[in-house]
Amino acid sequence: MKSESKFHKEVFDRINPEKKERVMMSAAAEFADKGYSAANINVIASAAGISVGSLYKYFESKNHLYLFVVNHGLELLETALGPILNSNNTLKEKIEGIIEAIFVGARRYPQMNRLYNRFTSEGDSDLAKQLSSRMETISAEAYSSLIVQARADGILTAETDERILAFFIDNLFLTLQFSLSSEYWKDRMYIYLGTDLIERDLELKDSLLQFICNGLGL
Amino acid sequence: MKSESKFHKEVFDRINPEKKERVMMSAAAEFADKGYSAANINVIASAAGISVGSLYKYFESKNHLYLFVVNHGLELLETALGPILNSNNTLKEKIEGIIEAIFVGARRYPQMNRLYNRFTSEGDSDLAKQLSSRMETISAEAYSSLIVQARADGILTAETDERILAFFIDNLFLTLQFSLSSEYWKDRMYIYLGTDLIERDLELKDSLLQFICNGLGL
Amino acid sequence: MKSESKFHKEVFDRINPEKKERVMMSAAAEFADKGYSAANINVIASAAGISVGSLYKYFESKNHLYLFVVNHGLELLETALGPILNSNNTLKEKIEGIIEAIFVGARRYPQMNRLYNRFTSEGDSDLAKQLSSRMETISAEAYSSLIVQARADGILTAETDERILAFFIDNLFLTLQFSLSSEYWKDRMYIYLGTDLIERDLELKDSLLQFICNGLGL
Amino acid sequence: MKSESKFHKEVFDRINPEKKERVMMSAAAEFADKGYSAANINVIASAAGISVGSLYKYFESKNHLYLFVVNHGLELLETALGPILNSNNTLKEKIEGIIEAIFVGARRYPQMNRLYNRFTSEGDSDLAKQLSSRMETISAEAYSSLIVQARADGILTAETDERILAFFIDNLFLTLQFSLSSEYWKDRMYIYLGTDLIERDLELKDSLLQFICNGLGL
DNA sequence: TATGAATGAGTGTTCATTCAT
DNA sequence: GATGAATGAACACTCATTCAT
Repeated sequence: MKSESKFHKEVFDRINPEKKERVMMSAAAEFADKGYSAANINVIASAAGISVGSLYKYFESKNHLYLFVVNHGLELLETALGPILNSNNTLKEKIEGIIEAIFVGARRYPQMNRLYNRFTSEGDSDLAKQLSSRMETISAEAYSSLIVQARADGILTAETDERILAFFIDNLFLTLQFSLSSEYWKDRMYIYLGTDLIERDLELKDSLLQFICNGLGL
Repeated sequence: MKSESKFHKEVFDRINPEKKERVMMSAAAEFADKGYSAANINVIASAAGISVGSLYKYFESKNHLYLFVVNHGLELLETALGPILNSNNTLKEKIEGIIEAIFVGARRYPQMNRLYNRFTSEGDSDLAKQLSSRMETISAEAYSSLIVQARADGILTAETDERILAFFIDNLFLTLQFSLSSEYWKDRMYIYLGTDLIERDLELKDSLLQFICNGLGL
Repeated sequence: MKSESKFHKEVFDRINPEKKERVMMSAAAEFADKGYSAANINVIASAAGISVGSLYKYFESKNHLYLFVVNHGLELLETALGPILNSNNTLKEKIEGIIEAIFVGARRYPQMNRLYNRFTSEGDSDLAKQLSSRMETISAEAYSSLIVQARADGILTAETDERILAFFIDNLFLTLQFSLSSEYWKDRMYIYLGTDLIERDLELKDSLLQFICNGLGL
Repeated sequence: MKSESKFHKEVFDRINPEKKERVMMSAAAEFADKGYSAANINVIASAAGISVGSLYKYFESKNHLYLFVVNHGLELLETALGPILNSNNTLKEKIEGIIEAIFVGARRYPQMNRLYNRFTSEGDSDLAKQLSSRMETISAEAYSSLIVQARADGILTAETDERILAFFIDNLFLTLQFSLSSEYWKDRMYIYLGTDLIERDLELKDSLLQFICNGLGL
């Protein structure tokens, strides 16, 4: 049930895939670095090695380009999450898998993560709303149903509403994701964990897994 | 250990306190609504009922004004947290108190919260770094020492590093804070909790307290 | 003494006549609607169902296309006028015929009329001058000679220079033409005549004929 | 019953009158020369010796500036016409006065006349409609009432509806006005009258007066 | 011949900052 | 101290024109 959202013009689908990639990367980098307002369309174009004119042949406006890139980032996320959630693993294994995926994603697509972070704090623009309304639905439902299943299987004792639990867990995931990629969040993590801890990924992963399992009464 | 940061000029301390308040509120509202780049200095001035010229008598630049307001917001936060952390209550009561304070703060200073949210995703500007470096220190240490103390008292069994635990807990606090005040986070919470749940503050508070206590093995 | 002006390239004469027509109509419509500067070549091409590339194979530039279309419109006008002026009718009948032709033309080629109107107020562009210099010559001479003839026949008493009279008469014709097709002129006519009068073509025609004949002392 | 239209911002009324004049003249010249679309705001500003920023402090947009200037031109026209129409002169004398005023106006405000000419052929823009709806009302009514009065006084025998007659007369006035100021119309007049005639203002004025009087059966 | 993607100079408009009053 | 008019660099977006296929 992939999203049908189309933030780009037809032409963009027909161009050289390598160029397409360059455009997306340049745009993601610029928006992630400067935020929506401060991002410069001309910078994006020249970083992608194309003309502004072309950019506007591909996207109707700065806004559309922005939404396209954010949307693309979200799709990457969903793609990474899908297999984990749909596997036959236990709840604990799934949570472990997600944590692992967050670490991998943070290294693989650092600017997509930063971009996503910025997006969450830019609540304006009507078009942005279109995105946000469909955005978390997938993980929200996925997490919730994981918990429902676990309860049914008798492995989960917490009486709390499963949607609330899913909410807390995703909060922990999201903050981890941001902490691994965004400037401020990274600094903040350093303050908490100290510079020595930051390298010890393993301890952080285990601790989070443990914390969540405890939280769920698992 | 109050911050010595001075983001404003001397004059600003000498003007009519009521006007001072108006300037801060206007600035906070504008920055919270539009983000740093899109915020308009002239709008802030006229909303505060003063001239741009005056604003530049009080602050060196847009950047300084921004940092001043963010800093002020952070001080409000710290002020609210202090008494709770320094009380004689048990760890659980303190956590409960903080959750309560987040709810109260979200209602009392909605735009300060939104402003803080925006700030966390705007990693540019050298000056901004000055702020962030001292920002979380207080709560980081406070939370950590809470846990150290609890462990010493034998009420806390989790073996995890206390700084990691403090980090997770603050992550939950921060996401709660944003979820109660910022556009995107609010929408996201609706998706998780459903519109019916959102009104039931009590259940949310209790659940979070329970979740954290479980996480700590309390 | 047909004009030798060639505003198009050779190729344009060799293409499918139907396509040719489409190009001219699209161009006329766009130029009439938006005026020269605001008209969009790409819009014209796609409205005509051809590529921009082709359009530039047919015409050297936007300017040439514009002049071509205006020129074409003028030729249509001349074509309509010719038979009337060269008939054996009396002066009064000829004037009546022209008025009638203006009404017919306004309905048949509304955008050509609007285009002509726009052209009369766009005095820039060197190329445009080429057109205007030959433009009115035909009707100017035709009208003048009509009057000379009438005077010779003793039916016209006005002593005024025939070229001046021809000028006044054409002024009345031109304003009628514009009033029947162009936005502003139409509105203006409504203001003068009221909405009730506008439908009574007959009265307007008769009145104009009468007014001109009186003016000529006919 | 002066128009209340406000196409400029308050500030524009408070600035140095000499600067105000410069702005209006520059804008009128640019719009008259190039038409609305091709006119360049930056050119207007620098011709007026001010910054673009200032121009936008005085007017909301290019459109508003345009309408302001056109409106101003119309007011000049009305101002010139008023005394003539309200005098105690005979109908013939009034017509003579108007013709004279057109000649004077064409010399005094050539670009206002060209601007007005352009405006009549630019029927787009919603804002433009606001203007046109009130535009001709004054002269329309003034001319009509002149004729009604003349008929009442028994000096006018034509049976035609007075509004139609007023319409024809204004058509002759308008074409004269344009012919004395606008590129194309001027060229066209040369074609009709020859270069020798153009200097003989007197003959042209007398002829027009005569032609109109004849048309009215005066 | 036909196409339509690519170009990039050009334009309307905004806004942080300055400074004369 | 306070004002708010003035500045002009910067930026989103357009469109006539070219040219590789």
